[in-house]
Amino acid sequence: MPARKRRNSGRATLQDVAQRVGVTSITVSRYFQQPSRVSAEMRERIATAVAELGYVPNLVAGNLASAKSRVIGMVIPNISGPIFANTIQSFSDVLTAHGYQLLLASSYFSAELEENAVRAFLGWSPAALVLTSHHHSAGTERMIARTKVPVVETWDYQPHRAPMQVGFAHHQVGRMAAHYLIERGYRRIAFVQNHAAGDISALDRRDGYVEVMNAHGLKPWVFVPKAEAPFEAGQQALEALTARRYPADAIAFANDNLAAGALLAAQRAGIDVPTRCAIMGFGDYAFSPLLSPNLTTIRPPARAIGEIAAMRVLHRLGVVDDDTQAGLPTGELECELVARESA
Amino acid sequence: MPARKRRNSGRATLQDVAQRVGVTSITVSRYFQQPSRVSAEMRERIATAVAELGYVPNLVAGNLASAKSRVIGMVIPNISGPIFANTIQSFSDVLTAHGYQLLLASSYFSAELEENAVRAFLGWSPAALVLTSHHHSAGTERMIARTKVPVVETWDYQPHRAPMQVGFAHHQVGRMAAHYLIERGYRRIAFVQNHAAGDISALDRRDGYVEVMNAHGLKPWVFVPKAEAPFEAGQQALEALTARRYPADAIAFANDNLAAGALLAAQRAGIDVPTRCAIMGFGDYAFSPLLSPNLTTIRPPARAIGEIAAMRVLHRLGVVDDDTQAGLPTGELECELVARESA
DNA sequence: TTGTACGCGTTATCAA
DNA sequence: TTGATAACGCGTACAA
Repeated sequence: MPARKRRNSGRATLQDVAQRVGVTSITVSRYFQQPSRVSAEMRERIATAVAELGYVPNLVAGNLASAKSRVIGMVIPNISGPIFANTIQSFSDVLTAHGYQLLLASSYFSAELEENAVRAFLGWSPAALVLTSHHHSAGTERMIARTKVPVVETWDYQPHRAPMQVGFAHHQVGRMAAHYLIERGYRRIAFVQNHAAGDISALDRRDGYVEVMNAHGLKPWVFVPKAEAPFEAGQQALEALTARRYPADAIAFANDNLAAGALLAAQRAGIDVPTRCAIMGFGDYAFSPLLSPNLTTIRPPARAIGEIAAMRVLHRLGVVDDDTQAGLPTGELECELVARESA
Repeated sequence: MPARKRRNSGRATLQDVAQRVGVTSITVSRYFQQPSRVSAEMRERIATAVAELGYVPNLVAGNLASAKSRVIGMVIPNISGPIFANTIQSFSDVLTAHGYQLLLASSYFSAELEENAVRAFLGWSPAALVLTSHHHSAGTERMIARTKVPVVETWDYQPHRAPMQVGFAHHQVGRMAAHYLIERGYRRIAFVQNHAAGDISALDRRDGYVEVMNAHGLKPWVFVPKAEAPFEAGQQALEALTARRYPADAIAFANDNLAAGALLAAQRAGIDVPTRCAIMGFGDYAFSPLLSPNLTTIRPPARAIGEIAAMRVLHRLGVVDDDTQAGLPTGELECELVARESA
C-alpha cells in the first residue's frame, strides 16, 4: 500500500480508474479522447469504474499536458444590458454544443478592465479570445499581438485590423438613421449621444449622422445629456430639444433606452410623436415594440454576431469544417431598420 | 544552449523570466504570490523582465500545482433573458473585483444540460460552483455531494438543503400576488403559467396562488397557454380568460413577458386595464414601467442574489472576512410588490 | 489494442 | 531572502 501522496486534490484520478480496471492510465485517457481506439469490452469496464468512482476528468492537468483547452474567453462591455446579452447567449450556445466552455468578463467600456480580463484569460491558455470593438489599451494590443491564441473582435467591423472581425459598421447605422429621417421629410434632426464614456461605437454612429446631414446641407445638431441614467437622459434631451424656439422635428437617439425615456417624457408633456417630433432609437430592445407609439429603431444583428463569431472560432480550431464555414456571411454584417410608429 | 523542448506552449515561462533576472523560478513565483517576501530590488528587476518578455502567468500550471483556482462556475437557465442577467452581472462584478473569473453556462431549465455543465466545470477545479434552483438531475446531486468544491444554489430558497442557499421563496410570490389582488377587490382571479417546462419555480408561484385562493374560498383558475412565445402566450391567455361568460376580472401572470403580451392584446381588443381586467406580472423587467398602463408586478432581488451569493462564496474561500459576511442578509430574501397602474 | 517514459509550468516542502 | 527537489494529473511520442 503506497503512502498517501503529499498533495492531491482529493479527487479520483485517471490512475485510480486505471488501477480499478487493471490497466494503465493511458488506456483510460484514450477511452475519453478516442474511444474507438479502445476495445469495446474495455470501454464497458472503464465506464463502470468511472461511474463507481465518480471520476471527473481533471481538465487542468489535461490542458497543461496538451497545451490546449476548451475554454474560450469573452470580454464584453456588460452582461445584463439589453444589447450584448443576445450575443453572449448565442455565442455560448454554439460553443457549448461543441464542448467548449465560456469564460466571461465585463469591461464596462473600460480599456483597463478589458486589459485585466484579457491578461487573466490568456493565463488559461484559452482556445480563443473574443473582444468587443477594436478600441483597446496599448497593453491589450501588445498581448493580442504576441499571443498565438486566435482573437476575434465583435460588434465593430474594421476590415483593416488583423484579428478576425465579426460585426457591422456603426458609422453606417448613423447614416441609415439620418437618411431615413430626411427621406421622411424631417429637417431639424438632432442626434442624442449616450453617456457611457468609452462607447466609441456610439461616436461612430454619431459621425455617420453628421456626415449625412452635412451632405444634405442640413445642420448637424448633437445633444449630450448630463444625466447618466438613460431614461432620464432621454427625457432631458427631449425636453431641451423641443423647448427651443426652433425645436427639433426629429431626434435620433444613440440607443433605445434613451429613446424610451424621450417617448415617456413626450407622453407626459403632451408632445405628439411622431407628428410634432419623431423619435428613433438603436438596438431594438425587447420593450421597443411594446411602447406606444412603438419605437422605430435600427436592429443590430446581435445573435448573428455571436453565432458567426463562434463558428469562425470553431473553424479556426478545426472543429467545424470548411463547408460549414463557407456558408457563413463574410465581411460586414447588416443592421435592419425597423420602421414602426415613432418616426 | 539547451535543445528545444519537445512540447511547449510557445509562451514565456516563469523559468524564462527567472533566467533573465538570474534567479530561480521559485523567486519569480513568489514575486507574484507574496511580493513582500521578495526584496525590493529583486521586485524591480523581475518586473522589468516580466514586461520585456510579455510574461503572462500560466494559470493552468499554477492551478494544477496548487489544486486551487480562481475560477467560479455558474450555471443559469439563460443568459439573455431579462430575469437572470442582473444576477449574473452583479455576481460577476463582485467576483472580478476580488480577482476571480466567471465560467458561465446556460441550462435552459434542462437538468441534463445542467449536469453536463457541472461536470465540465468541476473538471476545472473551480473555487466554487453556483447553480440555479434546487432541482437537479441525480447525476448532478451525486457530483455536488461528492465534491469538496463549495456549491451555492441561487434564486430558490430551500432551508433544508445542504448547499448554501441565496434566494427567495417562490411560493411566497404567488401568495403575495393573490393577496394583493384579493385585497383590491378582485374575485375572479386567474393565474397564467409560462411554458418553459423545467421552470419548477414558476410552479411554486402557482401553488402559492392556489393556496391563498382556496384559503379565501375563491376558486383557483390556472390557465396554461399553448403558445410558446411569451408575448403570444400572454395574448392567448387574455383572450381566452376574458371571452368567457364569467370572465376573469384579474390575471396574475407567471412573468412580465406574458403580462406584456396580455396588455397589448387588451389594448387592441379595447379591454380597459385595470377596470375591466387587472393584470399583474412577475419580474419587473426593464420595460414594465414603460408600458401603458404600466405594469404592476413583483420584483425579485436579482442583483442582491448575485452579490450575496458572491460574497458568501468569497467568505467561504477566506477572501472576505467575517465582519463583511456578518453584514449580509441571511435566510430567505424578500421580493417587492411594485404597485403600478395595471392592477 | 495497450504500454513506457517523460514533459507540460507551476507551487509545496524543506533546506540554507 | 533565496534555492533544490519533487510533486500536481494528464497527454504526446514512440514502442510493443
